[in-house]
Amino acid sequence: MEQGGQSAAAPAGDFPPKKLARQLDFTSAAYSGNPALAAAAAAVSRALQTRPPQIQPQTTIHVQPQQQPQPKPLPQLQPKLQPVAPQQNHLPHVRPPTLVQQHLLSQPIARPMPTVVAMKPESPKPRPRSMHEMKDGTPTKKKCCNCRHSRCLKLYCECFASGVYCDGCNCTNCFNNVENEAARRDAVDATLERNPDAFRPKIGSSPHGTIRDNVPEAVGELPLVGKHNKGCHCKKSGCLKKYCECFQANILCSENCKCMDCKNFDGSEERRALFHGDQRNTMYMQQAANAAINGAIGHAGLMSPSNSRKRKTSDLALGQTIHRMGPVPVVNQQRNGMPIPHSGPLNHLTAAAMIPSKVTYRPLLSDIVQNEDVKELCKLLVVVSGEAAKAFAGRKALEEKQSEKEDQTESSLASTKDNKEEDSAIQKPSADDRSSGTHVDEASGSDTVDGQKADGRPMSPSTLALMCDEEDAVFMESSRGPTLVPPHTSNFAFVESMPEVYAEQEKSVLIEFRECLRKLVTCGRMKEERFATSFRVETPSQQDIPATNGVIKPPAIPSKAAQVPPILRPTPSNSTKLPVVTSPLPGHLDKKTKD
DNA sequence: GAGTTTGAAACT
DNA sequence: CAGTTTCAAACTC
Ligand SMILES: [Zn+2]
Ligand SMILES: [Zn+2]
Ligand SMILES: [Zn+2]
Ligand SMILES: [Zn+2]
Ligand SMILES: [Zn+2]
Ligand SMILES: [Zn+2]
Repeated sequence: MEQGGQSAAAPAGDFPPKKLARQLDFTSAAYSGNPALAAAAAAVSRALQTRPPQIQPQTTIHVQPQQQPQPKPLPQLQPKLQPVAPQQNHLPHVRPPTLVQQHLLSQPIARPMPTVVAMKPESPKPRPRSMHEMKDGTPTKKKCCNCRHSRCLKLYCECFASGVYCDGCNCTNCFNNVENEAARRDAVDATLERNPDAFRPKIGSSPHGTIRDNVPEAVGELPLVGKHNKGCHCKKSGCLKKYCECFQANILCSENCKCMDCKNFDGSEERRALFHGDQRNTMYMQQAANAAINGAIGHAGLMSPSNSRKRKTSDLALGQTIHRMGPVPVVNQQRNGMPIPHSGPLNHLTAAAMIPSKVTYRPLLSDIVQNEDVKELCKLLVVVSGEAAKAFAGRKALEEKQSEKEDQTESSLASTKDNKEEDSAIQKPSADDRSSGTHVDEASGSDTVDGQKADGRPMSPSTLALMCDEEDAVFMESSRGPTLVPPHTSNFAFVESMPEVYAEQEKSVLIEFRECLRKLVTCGRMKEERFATSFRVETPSQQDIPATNGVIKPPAIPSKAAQVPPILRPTPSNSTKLPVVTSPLPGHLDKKTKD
């Protein structure tokens, strides 16, 4: 939420790097006696909970005004209702209502807490003095609109559009206030006349709609749900900037959009690149966006960034490009033309989280799993895999120490090497980004066709699968030619003669992964729970611990939770968020994984 | 902070 | 409805 952060000029992505709160321990029994495992597990554990309990979107998402055949609420129908003076939010709450529906248009609602409206519409609250500066230094910029020529009586004005009075805005000649209620009302009427839906939310609920079953896939679902009712009409932003309403709302462009050269669709590499920037580095992301927009990534990068700007003119001159209209869903495929085996759900989990736009809709777990976490997870799994191999080798050695020699030597050798590598990988997180990526690259790309790494390290199919995603992450690996060996080939050969070791490894990896998923689910549940409870428990004194970087953070209820308007409260039908709670993994896993 | 770019909203 | 203008935010420098 800080995101909404009216924070002044901060361009996208000001994320107070809050440190997490509670820890899910991955360090359970399993790792006892194994430092490597424990370490990796800890890392993952840490990573998984790094995300602050951000509240927000879920709350708003359940609103689906237009879906309902409900008669449109004529604002003027309730003459008695008085507008509530907008109050300043203490917290950098998301720009509340912009895209959120408001049933009571005619009366602006209090900015932060439409709550009041919901409860006592007739009594305009004088708006409790709420904000000054947050003690934690957050200036809480009271920045709202800066209108100058619209008198804040047109939809140009965000305040007006949101159905709130201006308060603390920088607008000039503002009529969007109690004093000018009459004028404001007229304006509302006029606006409605122009467009009856003017004050209704622009973002409809997910097209995917009913998420009934515990379909595992549902979890990782598209990062973004909902769609813009009218769609955007972007021409030059590639829908990857906040100029685009879709992007701003953190949703994908839909068939409603009439944008040109849209890059805001699922599977868009440009978009993915953007997200891979990993919120910590704003610059990076912006660059990614720019690059994406001018085709540096998507195409051959023919155009240098410097060109992009002057393009305006030249574009007309030689811009014979046939612009695609609307989002073009692209078949998943790698640069080298190989179909991505499966872009795991984990990848998607991370995507929705970044945009600090005014109103965002994101799934419960969106803040929990991040790119880093995925990497950590991969590391962990690799370690687990190695461990399994080692164990297997050891066991086998014991069983038949005298008979075989070739097999034994091979596997043991492999395992040792494996281990060594894992360790170093874990201890060198700094370079992990690239190193792991390149590693993988080598592994699958160079001269290895059988899943055997150049240096002799064997990779199980599961590992390969896992690594595939990571490889994908290293999008800048441009230099690498199309020489990559199609994975299926190697995988296939693999399966054919897959030694028992691999089975063992796979088993371990899957088990571990399942564990992680469970933790994740638990995490989500807790978050959800906190959510629900936080509405009952009013925490008057919100002490925002800046959370330097330590793991301070008691299980306390996030102060912000209290701010979420009841009407937006997450519906009890919470279950939709985590469909898979009960059976995180498909049964086939269980077939052998018992011990 | 000033200046530019952008696409929705308003207008014709 | 399409084309143009107006507007304030997003973005850049
Ligand atoms: Zn305004
Ligand atoms: Zn305002
Ligand atoms: Zn105003
Ligand atoms: Zn767009
Ligand atoms: Zn769009
Ligand atoms: Zn688009």
